[in-house]
Amino acid sequence: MPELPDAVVYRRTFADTSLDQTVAGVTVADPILLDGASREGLEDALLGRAFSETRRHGKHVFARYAEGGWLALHFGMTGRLTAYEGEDHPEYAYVRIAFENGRRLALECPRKFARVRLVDAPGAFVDAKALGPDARRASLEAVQDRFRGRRGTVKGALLDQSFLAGLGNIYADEVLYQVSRHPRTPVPSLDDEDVRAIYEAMHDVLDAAVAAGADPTALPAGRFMLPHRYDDERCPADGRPLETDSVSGRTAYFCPACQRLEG
DNA sequence: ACTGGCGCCTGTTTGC
DNA sequence: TGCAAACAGGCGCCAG
Repeated sequence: MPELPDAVVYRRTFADTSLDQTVAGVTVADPILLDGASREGLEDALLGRAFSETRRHGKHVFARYAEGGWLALHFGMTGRLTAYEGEDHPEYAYVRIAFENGRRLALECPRKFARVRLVDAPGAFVDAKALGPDARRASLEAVQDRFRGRRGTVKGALLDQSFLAGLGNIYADEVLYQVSRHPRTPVPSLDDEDVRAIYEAMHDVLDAAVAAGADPTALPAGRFMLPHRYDDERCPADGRPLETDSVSGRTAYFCPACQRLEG
């Protein structure tokens, strides 16, 4: 599930559960989720420490456990962070952290695409990964500037994490629905005012998604396309069937009548 | 610089 | 009903 709104929710879950609580146990049920760290390395870093601060950039969540030491979480396609108590952990909880107060955090990921890393600092990690500015925090001017130097399709741009960090397949589709633009719209055909509309729609969609608890089916169905993608597959504005097309390697949903390709 | 295809993984849905 | 294929809210790598 995990795009920017999910990462917002998971950062809150992490902070609400863990801050200032001593780590009493670290369990790695499948080390494939670890990138650049070992079971022992993760345990040695965290055991007896406490997280003091959390941050988010795009789809990544960070938690500081020491001076110059941060845990970095990425959720892949099926990852999620769950707080629980007791010995019974969720089924696909491949990485688990237990705290002295009995609270526990589980990184679940049935498809095992989530990744756990130890990094020096969030900013250094973002630079090393060449991530673009966070989609919710970038200024209008910065976004317009980036669009000016870009070719290809608008959906390809919105999905590119080095262009803007945070949007994934479904929220990119929703942003383009909100601005009545076909996902294959060439970026060079967009002017600064078009990009302003995209910028404002991006904030509108992301804010609404966060308010909906990062559940796309919980967005207001009268105004947003995503609830219909999982329901009647019809455009909420005109009732026409939504179409799909493969754009930048992902399935795009759009309304062929409302979303124009040119002009 | 950007696109398309593949692989990574596995659970769920779809189609014969 | 049974089984295989397709698909999936991501991303890194490759070739063109």
